[in-house]
Amino acid sequence: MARRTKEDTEKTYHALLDAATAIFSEQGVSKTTLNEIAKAAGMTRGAVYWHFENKDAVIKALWERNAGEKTEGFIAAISSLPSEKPLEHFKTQLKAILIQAFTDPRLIQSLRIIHSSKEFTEQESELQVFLRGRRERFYKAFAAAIGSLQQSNAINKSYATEFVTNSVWIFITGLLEAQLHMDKMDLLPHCSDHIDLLLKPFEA
Amino acid sequence: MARRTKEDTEKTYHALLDAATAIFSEQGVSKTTLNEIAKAAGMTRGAVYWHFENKDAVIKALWERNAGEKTEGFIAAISSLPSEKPLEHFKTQLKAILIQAFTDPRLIQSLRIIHSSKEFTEQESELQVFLRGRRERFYKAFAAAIGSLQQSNAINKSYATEFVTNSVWIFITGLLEAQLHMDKMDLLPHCSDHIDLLLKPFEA
DNA sequence: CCGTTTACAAACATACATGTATGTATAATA
DNA sequence: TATTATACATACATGTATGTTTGTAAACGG
Repeated sequence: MARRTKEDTEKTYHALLDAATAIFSEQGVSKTTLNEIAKAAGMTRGAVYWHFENKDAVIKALWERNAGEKTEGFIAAISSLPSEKPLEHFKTQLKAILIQAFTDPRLIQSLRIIHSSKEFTEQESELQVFLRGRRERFYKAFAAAIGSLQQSNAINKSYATEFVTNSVWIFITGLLEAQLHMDKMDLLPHCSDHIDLLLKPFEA
Repeated sequence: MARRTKEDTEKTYHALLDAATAIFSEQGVSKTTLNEIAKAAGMTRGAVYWHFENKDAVIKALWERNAGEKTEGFIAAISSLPSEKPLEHFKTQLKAILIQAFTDPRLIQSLRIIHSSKEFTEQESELQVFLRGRRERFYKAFAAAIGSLQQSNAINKSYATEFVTNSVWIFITGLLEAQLHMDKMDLLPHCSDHIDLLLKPFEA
């Protein structure tokens, strides 16, 4: 094929990421080849290797494109809680992003993909380092928010911050995991109730 | 090599499963080859293919050997709750198996392995069907136990059984997932506290 | 004691994904 | 307009996992 205009180039880039998002999430990462992705985007592997270094780079790129802003927005939102009704604000944000995670197809697919890329390996790949970094960013944001909520007496100080943070973390993790792997379980309708109940014991 | 006695055969079988357990859990399933497993057990791929049909069959076998009895025991234990203090019994069993899941190396490794084999694929493999079956067995056992606890008024009837079951399921799932993926997070010490807090809102 | 089956090892045949190198038409650009 | 860099396609070289087949020494059954 011939060289395309810059807009065409952008289009192929996104077409590749779209195809990767769809196929990775359907077939699993390790079982799909870069050729399948290229073909699904109407390209060849040449295009893939032009835009990305390898399969891991594709995953990293699609995560940032599909979920980057949303997760960063959430982190920002819980990083600066308002002084009036901070707990309500925290809950609202949490519910909002979970509902997104359960309804936005792109986000769902991306979660499946990074979940499927979490395989352990002695030599941690660059992708795994990246994903672990994201997890830690999330965890620290939660910890900071919980600490702030305790400072402002919105939640009980008698529990260690780490304990509360872990409680929340465990629940979020489990919620996503359950939703991804138990098809019959549609947690969206009662998602909000679960969050309320989760935080209730800690409220001041 | 030559033919061995029946005990030797059993030994190779277990040596293969031991090696598979160790290597799969360290390197991830998709990135380890049957040859690595065979070599680690002092054998060749011939031995692997003699004892197992393929990689999936190895995983299935190692799960049943490493975790089969334990999980079945747990399911049996929560399936018949005593009439006196059933909730205490349920909690005790739950804590016991979680502590096992956090301390027994074999169980930890096996959990990592099946977690790493959960990649989606349009055509569900036989292994995936098997694993899904196990999950559903677990879920149903939980649901039955929760229902029974509600019948005996040990936990509040005002919550739907499914809601409580999902709450527990989500928490267990999250607990295991968090423990497996966040090295820095050692949840064992406060595991019991988490369970207590999880069930507190539902107690009658 | 001998034939048969067992429990593997070794060799082979196949497939296939990856990475890389090369070719090339065209858009950008000077 | 001539040149260069771009955005791929194509071809190739390589590695490597898998499944299968064949060989074989010893254990087991008769």
